[in-house]
Amino acid sequence: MPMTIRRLSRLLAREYGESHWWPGDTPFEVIVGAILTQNTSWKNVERAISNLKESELLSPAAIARSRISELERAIRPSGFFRQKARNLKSFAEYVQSTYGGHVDRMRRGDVEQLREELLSLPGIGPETADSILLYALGKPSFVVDSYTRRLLGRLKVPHGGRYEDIKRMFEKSLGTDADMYGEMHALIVIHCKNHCIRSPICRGCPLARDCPSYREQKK
DNA sequence: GTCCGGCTGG
DNA sequence: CCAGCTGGAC
Repeated sequence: MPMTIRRLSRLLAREYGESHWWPGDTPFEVIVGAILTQNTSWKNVERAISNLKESELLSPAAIARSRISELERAIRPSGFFRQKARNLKSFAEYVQSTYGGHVDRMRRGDVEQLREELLSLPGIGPETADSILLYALGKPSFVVDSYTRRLLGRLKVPHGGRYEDIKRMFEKSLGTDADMYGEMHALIVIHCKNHCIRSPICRGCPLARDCPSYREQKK
C-alpha cells in the first residue's frame, strides 16, 4: 500500500502517542528557541536560553535595547552566534516597532500576510517562520524540515520538492487544525531521531512494512 | 554550492 | 577523533 500523509500520521501517532512538544514558558521564548535551533541541537539551545534568562534578556524590549556583544556572549552555546545575535535583535526591534512589544498582537490579522512579514526579516526562512506561526502563535502553518524531506524521500512519497509544495501537501491532508500540525511535525522529528537518521535504524521501525527503502535494503 | 560554529555523543 | 545538529544568506 502506498504511504499517504493520512496513513503516516496514524502510524506515527500509534507508535509514539502524544508528544506535547516545543518547550518555552512564553510565546516569545518559543520564538527565540525557533531562531536559535537553526541547524543546532536543542541541548545547546537550552544552554543559550538559560543564559538569556540569567541575563534578563528574554523579552522583546530587553533584547531590543541590548548590545549585540552581550547577546553573542549569552547565546554562544547555540552556535552561529554572530548571525543569530543580529537576527534576534532585529526580530525584537520588529516586535517593538510593529506590535508595541506585544507578541500576542501578532496573532491578529491574516496568517499569509504575517508569514510574508516574518520571511522579510533577516534570519527568518520558511521553516523558522512556520515554527513561529505554529508553535508560538498557534496558527495552522505546517513546518517542513530536513527530517520531513528525508522521511518522504525514504517512503518515496511523491512531492514537488520545494518547501511550499511539501507544506501544502501536508496541510491538504491534515485539515486546518494547528494542534494537529504541531503534533504531526513533532512525531516526524521524534521518529526520525529514533529510526530515520542518515544511516537508518530499521529494526523496530513502525513504518518498515510500508517503506520501499527498507524493502530494497532487505534484498 | 559554501559558509557560519559551539557542543554533544559515539 | 569527528559526524551531525528540528537553516538561512549569499
